Amino acid sequence: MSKNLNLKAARAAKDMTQKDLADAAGVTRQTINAIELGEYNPSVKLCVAICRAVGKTLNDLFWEENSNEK
Amino acid sequence: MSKNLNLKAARAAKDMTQKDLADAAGVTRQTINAIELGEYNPSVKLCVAICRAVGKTLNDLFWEENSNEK
DNA sequence: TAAAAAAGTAATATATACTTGACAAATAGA
DNA sequence: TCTATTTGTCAAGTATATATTACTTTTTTA
Repeated sequence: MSKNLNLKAARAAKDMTQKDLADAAGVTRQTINAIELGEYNPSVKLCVAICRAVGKTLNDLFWEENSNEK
Repeated sequence: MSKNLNLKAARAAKDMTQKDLADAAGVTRQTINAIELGEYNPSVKLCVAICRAVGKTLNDLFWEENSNEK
């Protein structure tokens, strides 16, 4: 897994801290941090919650062209 | 969680069985079945693998308008 | 209408997402 | 430069996605 810079950028564009986004998405700060760093493979429901919090779609933030593994 | 009829339809459009899709996505038939029935909250990587297998995007298959819970 | 294939279901086991709490490192603001 | 905020990290615990095996029910097809 690689870093999710799209998410980091979308969060920055909304001027939200990791804590802010975590609260909005209903998870902990550590979970958001791990997702941005590419250490977790989040559930799609969490992805949707994150997308809604930062005003983006799944394709915007989680559709990378090169990721084949499960 | 509710049924994923978009996925079921996309699979049917490709004339794939749950087993076919499972093989293409690298998971078991039961996992695909559970996802279509809305019993699992799949990882985003698995969602991407499924999307690629049926020629759809994340927004096509996993972006429901009404899903607020994590 | 019978057999075959596909889909649904269930139990047990394992891997990992996610939590909690705590602390260190980095960044930003006074 | 000092302080507060934000981010990164780690260890231990809980919840759940996914695997495996096996069986039943439904659908397809010959």
